[in-house]
Amino acid sequence: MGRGKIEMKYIENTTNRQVTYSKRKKGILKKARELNILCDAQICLIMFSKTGKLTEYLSPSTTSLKEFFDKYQRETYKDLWAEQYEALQEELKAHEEINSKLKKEIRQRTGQDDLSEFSINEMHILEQDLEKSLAIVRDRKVKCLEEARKRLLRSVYAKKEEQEFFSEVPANSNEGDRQPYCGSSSSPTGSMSTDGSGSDSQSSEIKFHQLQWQWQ
Amino acid sequence: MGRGKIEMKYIENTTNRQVTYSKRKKGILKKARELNILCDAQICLIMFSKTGKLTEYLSPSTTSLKEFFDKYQRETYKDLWAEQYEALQEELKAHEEINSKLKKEIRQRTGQDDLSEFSINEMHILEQDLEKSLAIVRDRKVKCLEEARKRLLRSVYAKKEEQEFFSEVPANSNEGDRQPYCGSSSSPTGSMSTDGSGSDSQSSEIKFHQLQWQWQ
DNA sequence: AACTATTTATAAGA
DNA sequence: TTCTTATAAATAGTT
Repeated sequence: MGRGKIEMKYIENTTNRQVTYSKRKKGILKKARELNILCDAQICLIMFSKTGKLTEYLSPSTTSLKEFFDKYQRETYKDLWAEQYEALQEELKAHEEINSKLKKEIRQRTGQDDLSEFSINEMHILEQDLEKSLAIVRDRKVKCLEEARKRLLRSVYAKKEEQEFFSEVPANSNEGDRQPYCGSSSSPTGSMSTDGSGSDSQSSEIKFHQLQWQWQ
Repeated sequence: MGRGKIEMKYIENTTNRQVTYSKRKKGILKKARELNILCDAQICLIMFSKTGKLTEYLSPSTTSLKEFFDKYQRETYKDLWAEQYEALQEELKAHEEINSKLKKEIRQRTGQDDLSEFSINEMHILEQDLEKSLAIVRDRKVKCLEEARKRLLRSVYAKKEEQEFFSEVPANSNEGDRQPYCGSSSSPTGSMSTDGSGSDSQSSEIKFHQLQWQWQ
């Protein structure tokens, strides 16, 4: 549009280029304004001349640049976030599934769950598993008691030796066998309760309840 | 520019407005591209139609502006999404914790885990728990076997009655007691294996391994 | 910056 | 939506 058609390539002549930039910048700004008025479109137009001069247009309804950016962001980054979010949700779902399977497993092992969906064979196997577990625990308990006894004996001997020097500390000060731990590790973890109170069946009931809240 | 001059005001007619938006949008994009080529100007043009559809043009060399946008976006939207995201992550973490506790619980119950961190009292309680569970499973197994026997007897009687009419079907056609289910439900679910093969201790070992993959 | 011949954009119609 | 075309608008080159 002009006296002659121009080739669509960079204008080498500086003066010519600057004039063209000035004219066309004015033109595109007008176009932007018109598009906003005619169609109620929201427009953000930012231009930097080759020399770095900034010219911008923001459609009036676009209260602030921030608001405009927000809108832009929402459109562009929605998908990006949604993807991450969904991935996380799927992971969570998978965890929940494993969780419920584990809970069921425990319920079945502790006899809290209905076993009606088990075949006789499966029940037989479960019974054998429990027997095996029981044997392990019993064995371990016996060994633990023996160890505790040994430790107690060592302690008594040690006290006796001490008595030979100080004859003040009573020999049974470390008696009573209360809460002897079998290993060297710190405190019991896991869902097994840690209070270590009485060992009668009443206490066992309490343990059961303490365990239950965790998988309900 | 067109068949007639149009008044510079909002186009009420929707179709008309959409057509105009489409045409002028194309026009302004062309102008932006041309301005970039002719004068090496850096241009950012973002448009939202009235219906919210986004169209944008960023001149090729406009890397920094895009970076600016991206940075701005990240900053602004981080907060908005972070809340939801973090909540989800916490939930996930909680699940993972419960999960590992449950796994430990099962390992301890099945004797796979080291019990050295247990006190004698706690081992005693675990032993009692296991005894209790074993009693439940045994009781249930006995009941199940009885029921199966009853069903078998009923079946035999039914066959005998049939024989009186047809005397063809052998009375022991439903014998063998293979895989009788105790309840009316479909197939066993949960992590307990469902193949129901042999009930010797060898098979029990296989079950154990099948169970293990689930919590490792 | 103003002018103006031309090109370009586009409004209305098909 | 797209094409057509008459016409308005933009602008290249000139003054």
